[in-house]
Amino acid sequence: MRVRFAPSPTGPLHIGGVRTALYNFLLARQKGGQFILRIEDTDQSRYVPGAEAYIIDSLSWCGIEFDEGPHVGGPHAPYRQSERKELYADYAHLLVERGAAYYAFDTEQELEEMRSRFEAAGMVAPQYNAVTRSYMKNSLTLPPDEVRSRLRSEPYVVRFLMPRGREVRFFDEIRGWVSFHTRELDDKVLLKSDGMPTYHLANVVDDHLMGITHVIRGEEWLSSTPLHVLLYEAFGWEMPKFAHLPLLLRPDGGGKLSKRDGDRLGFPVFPLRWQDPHTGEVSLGYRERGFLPEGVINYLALLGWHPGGEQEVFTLEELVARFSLDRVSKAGARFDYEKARWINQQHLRRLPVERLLPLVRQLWEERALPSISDDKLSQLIDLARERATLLPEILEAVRFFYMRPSLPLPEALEAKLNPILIEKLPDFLAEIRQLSVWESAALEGWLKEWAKSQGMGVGKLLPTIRLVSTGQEAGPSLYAIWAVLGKEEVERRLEAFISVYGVSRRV
RNA sequence: GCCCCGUUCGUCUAGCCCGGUCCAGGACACCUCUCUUUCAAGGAGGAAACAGGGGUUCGAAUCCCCUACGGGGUACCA
Repeated sequence: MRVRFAPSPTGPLHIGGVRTALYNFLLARQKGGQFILRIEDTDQSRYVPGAEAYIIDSLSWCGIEFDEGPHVGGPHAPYRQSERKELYADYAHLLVERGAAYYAFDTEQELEEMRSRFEAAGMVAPQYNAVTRSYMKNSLTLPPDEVRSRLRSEPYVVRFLMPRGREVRFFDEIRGWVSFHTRELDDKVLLKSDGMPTYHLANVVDDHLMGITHVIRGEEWLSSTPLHVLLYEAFGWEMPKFAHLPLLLRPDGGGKLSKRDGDRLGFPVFPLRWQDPHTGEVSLGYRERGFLPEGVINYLALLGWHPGGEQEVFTLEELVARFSLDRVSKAGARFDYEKARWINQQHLRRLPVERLLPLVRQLWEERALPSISDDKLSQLIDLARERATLLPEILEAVRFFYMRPSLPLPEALEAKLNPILIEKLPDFLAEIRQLSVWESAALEGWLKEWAKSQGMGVGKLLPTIRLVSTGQEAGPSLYAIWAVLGKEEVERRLEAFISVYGVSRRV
């Protein structure tokens, strides 16, 4: 099996593209086949610098790597269509020789005129086809001499000669048999006047030359598949299998998700940060939001595909093992950001701390927080991950560690202090100084004992001690917090608190 | 407009191919309760859907037809 992902570098890759790449990748890995990246940059006017690197980087972040491509090479190089330009012209001329295509010399104005003329005559959407081509300037209507001289002196395109009265049927791996009648199809341009091929020609030629066995792409290509089928036929080449994936729909109104949706939707549509080279506009990606690649991939896999069982959290390896085209759904899927977050949370909780450590450390350093050992940071991650959905929330949850409570406390929090306990704080501190074991479970035991000795339930004093120790009213287990803070720091915070609230500020 | 594809809880979906086991299952989100020092997480429960209409059949979410709606395509863009 050989599959490919063939984006055009017209901007950042959005999550729909990532999903298409993912499905291809999953299948290739599962079947031990190859996964190829081909850059379809045949429209020089839409070329965006940096887009190709962005596509590779984004997929690589997701754990999706290619076996062949412009960045890694391969037996079918080059993998950029702009670098294969001459090739397509040869194949286009071959089709003309075989009578499956023809040359056309119409200018843009002439095409427009034709369309408005036929529209005025009552045709709804005039196409360059069996009926209209006889009115146009092409090698079918012009005398051979004129064609030859125009070919030498004028720009021209090569158009596919759409056969009349044929039913084109093909099998789609997801949808089953699909059929079109050639009467609905037009004479598509195969080779543009600048010598570049259109998608249709380049795609078919390259898929054949590169030995692609399965074409897995978005549903927006379903309508042009009959053309592709006819092209394979005209070349006399064996056709790959086709699978058209349901589209990712916008969560709000209608239409498919597009690059322009940016972060206007309230959630990222790009995997990585992207800065538009023309406008300078910056869009943040899933990575910057604090998603794990594991989470993004998992959610995307489930958008339009269902494994059958009840399991929803999968690693890449599990996805590779279980993915199959026949469990891909036919209807478009709306992106659900909340569910994406939930899936990410599940991964955040399951991944080994070592995997999270470098990611959190990077955030830690970006915020210029005080230096910390791997061991300490791992402890903090363990404390915080259970209450985080996105990576940066881990930092928020352990704020107590790098920020001492600011005293006096805000009034709203002061109101929650237990006045009886405040008075006993000096005694409490004195007892703590006597402690020799400083470890979560032991602290819990000791604290409960102490509460009992004071004739209080531990529930009566814990909220206050939490406030004293962290300045916050919610967070991880207080015993665990004490354990990571260390005895000295806890004593220090108690001292600070007592000095502010000890005598003068009765609450 | 025309062509193609689609349509199960708000969302992602199971079930559909091979009619009965489906007064339709799971998950996210929502609500209630529970656990708990707190916030989460966890546990228990709740509300929530077969687009509509015709057929076929003893019986249809499942098969057929029509309609409606949604999406895609209709470029010298991919």
